[in-house]
Amino acid sequence: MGAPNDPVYLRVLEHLRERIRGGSLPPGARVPSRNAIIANYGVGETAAKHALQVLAAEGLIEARAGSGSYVRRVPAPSCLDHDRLRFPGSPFGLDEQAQASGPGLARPARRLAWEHQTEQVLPPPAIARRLGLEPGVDRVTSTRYLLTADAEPVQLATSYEPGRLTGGTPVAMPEQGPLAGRGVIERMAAIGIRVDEVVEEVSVRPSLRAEATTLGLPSGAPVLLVERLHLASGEPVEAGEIVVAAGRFRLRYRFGVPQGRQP
Amino acid sequence: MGAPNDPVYLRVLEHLRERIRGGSLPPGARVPSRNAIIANYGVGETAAKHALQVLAAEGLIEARAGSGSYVRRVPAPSCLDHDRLRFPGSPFGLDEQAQASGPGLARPARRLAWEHQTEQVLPPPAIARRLGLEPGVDRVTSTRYLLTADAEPVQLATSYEPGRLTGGTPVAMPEQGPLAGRGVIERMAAIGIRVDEVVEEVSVRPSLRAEATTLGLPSGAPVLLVERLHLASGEPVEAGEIVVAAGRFRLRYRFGVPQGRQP
DNA sequence: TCGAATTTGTGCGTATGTATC
DNA sequence: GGATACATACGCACAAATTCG
Repeated sequence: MGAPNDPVYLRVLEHLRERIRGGSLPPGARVPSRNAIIANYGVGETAAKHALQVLAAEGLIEARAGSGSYVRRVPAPSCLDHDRLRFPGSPFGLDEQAQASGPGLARPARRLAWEHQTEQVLPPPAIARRLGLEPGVDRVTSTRYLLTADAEPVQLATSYEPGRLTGGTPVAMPEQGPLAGRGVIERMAAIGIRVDEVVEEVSVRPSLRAEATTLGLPSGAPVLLVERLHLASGEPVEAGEIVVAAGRFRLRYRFGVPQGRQP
Repeated sequence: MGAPNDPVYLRVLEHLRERIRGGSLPPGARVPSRNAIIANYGVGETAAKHALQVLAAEGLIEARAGSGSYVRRVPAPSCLDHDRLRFPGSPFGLDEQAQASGPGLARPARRLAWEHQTEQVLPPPAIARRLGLEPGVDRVTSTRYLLTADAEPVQLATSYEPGRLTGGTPVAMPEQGPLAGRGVIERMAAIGIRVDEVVEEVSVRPSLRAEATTLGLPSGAPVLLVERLHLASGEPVEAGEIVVAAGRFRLRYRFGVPQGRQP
């Protein structure tokens, strides 16, 4: 490993990466400083700088000016749980699970809180297309949510429902009325719409400036994007976008297996 | 936007980002070169270099030495489809869907091929823990898969099954015998094990060197990692790891909603 | 076919500002 | 206040790949 022809900074980068993965540099540990790298590896300042920069961009270390660079604490002890077995109609199909998977790591449950804000708007073109609406004509009920755990921002979500479906009904405002906070499926059922299919697409992209600010991330850090669609008889009745910091969380999907299908 | 106190390179970076997002620099277009940026924005070489570097790290542009930097073509036209409605027992719960979502974009289906390789090994500690095995003692059947589409590497997967369960049975080798390629659930059913639950955890991390090489990615580019577990009556019977390039694919999950649960 | 110009990748040194300890 | 460390910034140099006359 480490061909002699490799760029100098790669030698440093990969050695540090291995030490982090292997545990020789445990989470929270201080990574060698720029000057230490220059001395220890016999490289120039540029190479040392570049190696640390890349590690930071990858989310493996966190640099604090004046102090040093530190190995990021475990990438994802937190799990956003999508459990269709237990919560077929949960608000966003994503619930935080406080328990850690490792033994003896059970942390106290965190205090969760939702902020939300609903308005009637013309949907962005991408949403209009997903909902099968005419762009620039049909209006939607848009609700923006911010989930915080212990006052720390965790999850950003936006839900869009065609005004044509819920307008004038008791469930027009997702977070008001008798079914506030009960989730799309229950609310739709209350007005006679049977949601029978949910599709979620998971992708990764660099965070937008606004998202990074709201979630307390460095601008451009990767986020997990879940684009969700609720369908009733093939007709889209709700579209949602969920954004979480990719480095801090993982998504857990859980399925039951229908029995009696294999002959 | 663009506070006068902002770092110089951020001005360049954000201007280019906006032009890319806004379409003024469409996919495939050439991004201004280092020298062009120096001239147009009146900044130094370092700032120009840094801005391009960050855009490349975010996956928005692709730099070709000697030629220039170009806006990356659409981030994720390809969809790895996990469709529990239609394929409850598909080999990896992930099937490629050739059709694009946009209208008129139906591309010809791609030729898919699996390579695989099975061996008996002591599992890595993380896998042993997930399977509830004693580390360093119990052996597993490990099968490595590489999925290619039109000879282009797409998906890397590793499956682990406790030797204790399948050893000596007709389905000990996943890709041999009567049920080759039929998936975990069917194969387990053949030896009397009823898989009744599947858990998948989705996370993002920088690619390891080996993965990057196999998948044809720049080292450290983000990958989507799916850690899967098949369970029978709460007992883990198979663990799998699936790795795909985060920038090139998205995962699609599809669920049916059980009816008659809302009173 | 060759060579010149361009562009990125990598590398060096140096300097200033600012946060932390 | 002083030492340390990172962030940003300038400039210069060379190698390798690409493009094009």
